[in-house]
Amino acid sequence: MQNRLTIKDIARLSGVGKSTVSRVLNNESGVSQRTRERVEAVMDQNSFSPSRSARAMRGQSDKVVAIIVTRLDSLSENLAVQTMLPVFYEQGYDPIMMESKFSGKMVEEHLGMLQRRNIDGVVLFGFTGIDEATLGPWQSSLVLLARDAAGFASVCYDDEGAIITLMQNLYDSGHRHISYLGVPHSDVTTGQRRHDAYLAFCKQHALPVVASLPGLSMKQGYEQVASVLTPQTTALVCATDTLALGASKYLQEQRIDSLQLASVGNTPLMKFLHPEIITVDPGYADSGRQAATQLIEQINGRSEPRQIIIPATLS
Amino acid sequence: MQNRLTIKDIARLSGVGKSTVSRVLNNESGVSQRTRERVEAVMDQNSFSPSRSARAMRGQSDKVVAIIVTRLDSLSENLAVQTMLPVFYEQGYDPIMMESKFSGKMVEEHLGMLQRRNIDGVVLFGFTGIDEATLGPWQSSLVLLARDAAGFASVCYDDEGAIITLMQNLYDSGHRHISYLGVPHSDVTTGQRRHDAYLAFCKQHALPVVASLPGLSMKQGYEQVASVLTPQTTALVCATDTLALGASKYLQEQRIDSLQLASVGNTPLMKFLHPEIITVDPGYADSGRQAATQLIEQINGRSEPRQIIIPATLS
DNA sequence: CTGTTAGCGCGTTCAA
DNA sequence: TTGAACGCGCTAACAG
Repeated sequence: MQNRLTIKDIARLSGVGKSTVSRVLNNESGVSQRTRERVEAVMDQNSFSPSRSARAMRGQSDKVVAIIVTRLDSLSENLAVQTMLPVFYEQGYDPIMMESKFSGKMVEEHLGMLQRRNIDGVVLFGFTGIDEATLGPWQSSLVLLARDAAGFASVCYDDEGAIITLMQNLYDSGHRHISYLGVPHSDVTTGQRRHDAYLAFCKQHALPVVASLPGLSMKQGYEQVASVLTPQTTALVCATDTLALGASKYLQEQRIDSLQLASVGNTPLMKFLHPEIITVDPGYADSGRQAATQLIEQINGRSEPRQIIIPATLS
Repeated sequence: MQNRLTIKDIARLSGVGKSTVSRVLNNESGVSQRTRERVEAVMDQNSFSPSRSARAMRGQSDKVVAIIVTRLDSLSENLAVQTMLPVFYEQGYDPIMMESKFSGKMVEEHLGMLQRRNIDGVVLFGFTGIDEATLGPWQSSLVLLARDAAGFASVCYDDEGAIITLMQNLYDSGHRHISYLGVPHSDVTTGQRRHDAYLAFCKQHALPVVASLPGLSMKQGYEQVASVLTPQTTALVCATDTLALGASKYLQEQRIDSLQLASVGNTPLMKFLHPEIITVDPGYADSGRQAATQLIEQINGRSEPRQIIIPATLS
């Protein structure tokens, strides 16, 4: 790169001292209006921008954050990431991306890198198997997504509300035999909470319970859907849209089209392939925005870690 | 963060001068074996790692690269990104992600940010509408993916080879009426080159040409597939798996199952939903690895910009 | 082979 | 309200 100019140059060009330029740069008080304007003029006249590394070295922040997704090709996480990127850019933060692949060990490694790198903050997409102890040092500069943990900021989906919304909707349409395809309880949010909500609804309305919790892959939905179908079944609720995709494939192959499907998750792919499926949007887009905003506020010391719950909406 | 130690501390602790520590750090010659070992011992005894910002300021590189994808939720680009991340990590580079959304203007903005940020290099997923002029300053530190441009390093897919492979495969299975669903020529690679390959094959083997070039969305595949079906048609080649997904949905709805589908693209989603479709893998995974490797070599001055073509393989 | 010295671009005193 | 001087952690040029 060509030798860019420094605050020294700006100072010389506008006939002031370095520190005055520094003050203008950081919007500090104690500079006369006239001087400030003059310096600012020179600055954008030469489209000056201060060296990030130099500021970083002076203890200021580097303005870099990390986003650790479980998988780059997760449809839902993509939606969240898409909304947080603009927030970060706008505030001058560079987001670096990492993939955990649901491995606690990878998360540890990545966090290690980030710590050495002296990064400002992290958005971590949670999953079962994260050791909360390893997150310790990040308590004040980490936002957990889709999972919560004591003492950490988090943005969660309303698992219970999402399932209840679906169930109520089906119930109101006259369905009385609603099966459930979900995720094992080892996954607290997507697994246990959603399943519990299903069970609670069934109990409250005296509906028969027919459920299976195979996992969260399409393949598992495909293979296990048969096990929750009884002759009376008229509707099926899936804990995730991925499971629903797997289930539909099976139903399509078996030419079963009398079943009303419903699922949590509102990805474009799903909407296109199966518009007939009733879905609730857990608020992926919102969650990204909120997580980014919360993280920035924490970094700036304008907010304590807090837990945010995104409301689910029928879509 | 807590106050970490500096080379000065390491120097003191191991009883040498700062510059000796610096030399050891950078694997420079001119340090006796004994001294080197002693310093290294002290270093990892205190798990020392040098301040990146300080090195960056000293003209060294910051070790940050950017990956500009068209869309975060592109299935194919995801595959490529997944393989390049590990390469970057391994070499100590932090990859920051950006999304262009197929907008030349966004690319410009992003590159502007990156230039101010004094970044080391960029992997740019190409698309129609990128103004090559704006890429000028990056000539030596940019790798273009899925597109080529004179003077720039690029990693491209073998568009022609991919289509020919599919066509030949279908031809060998006895198909003589093969339709084509593709992308307009405004897109040079996915659009023109693949279509041209189809036309060439048809001409060479005296096959009838039935083609339409609606675009690259699923919806367009869904809506346009009917227009390329004749009573004689026994096979359909799609330029991308996204188009193929759209087409299959239509065919499924119409209960047409006598048609052999084939497409370029080998994403897991496709493999699961439609294993019956013949696909060629354009080498997404390879392309990511190669792009990352090439970029790093360029940054280190160990390679000139060069054009790499990834071979397509039947999968 | 090794230590000393001098900056890099910026923020932060401290006088003026 | 301003500027001069100093130091951050590191590399580079120069002595020894």
